[in-house]
Amino acid sequence: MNAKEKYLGEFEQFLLLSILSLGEEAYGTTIRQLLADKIARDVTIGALYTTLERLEKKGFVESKMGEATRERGGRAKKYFKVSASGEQALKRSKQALNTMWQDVTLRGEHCYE
Amino acid sequence: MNAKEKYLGEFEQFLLLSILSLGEEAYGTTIRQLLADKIARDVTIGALYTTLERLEKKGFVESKMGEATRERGGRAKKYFKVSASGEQALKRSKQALNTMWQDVTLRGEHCYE
DNA sequence: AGATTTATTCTACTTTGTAGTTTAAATTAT
DNA sequence: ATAATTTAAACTACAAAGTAGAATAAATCT
Repeated sequence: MNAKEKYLGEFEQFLLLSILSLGEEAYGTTIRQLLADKIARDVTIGALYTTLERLEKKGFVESKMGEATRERGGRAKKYFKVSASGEQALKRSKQALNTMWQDVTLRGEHCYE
Repeated sequence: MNAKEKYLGEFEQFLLLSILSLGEEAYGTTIRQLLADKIARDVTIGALYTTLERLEKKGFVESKMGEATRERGGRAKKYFKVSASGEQALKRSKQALNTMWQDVTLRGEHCYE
């Protein structure tokens, strides 16, 4: 089976969405921060990079090292962006989940009709 | 960390949704069939039961053996249903994903405004 | 040069996802 | 009554994804 046809894990989805959300400012620290802010998910930085690397190996994200900026200390940032096939994979995962939710209503939830 | 506070894997979500969707008729074979029909995901029966068992251990589903029916051969069915905490976990996962999608628009997709 | 800051890489382990084979319990045909 | 058939679950083993924590690197500042 082609890698492109596999589903993404949930954490992988979160990372892809974070990167898309952050645009030009997507790198380790900001991604981690966004996850903490938006969905209260605190992952260690190690967990993050491991998954990012796997996503890159599968071709779902691309990365490039940033220039050393003159305004601050610290190592260069590694910027990430979602590839076209990453977006496709994301879309597939979303659709599958939507389809599954379609005829399910949880107790205490409202029906949409 | 409490088990109830952890996120579900994506396949776990699919199983919970299948069970909810099937209502009184949720057991191994029908769940497998539903996954194949709805989202073209073909899992082996072994994969299915393994995950079902783990979900049960975590308290997200409950099971009971069905009566032997007089109308057909074959072993008794094991019926599954989603527990209250299973529903909660599902709701949390859905919300997290919704939040993450909120300010993301994929190429070629429509904005909702 | 040494301290500080910012950020990535490495290593190891746990949990989830997945397949394939085996076993079990019922009915049906001989 | 027993062997064949049907339906379905249990078991075993491995691959992939999720997670943590320490180590390392590359800048700037004093």
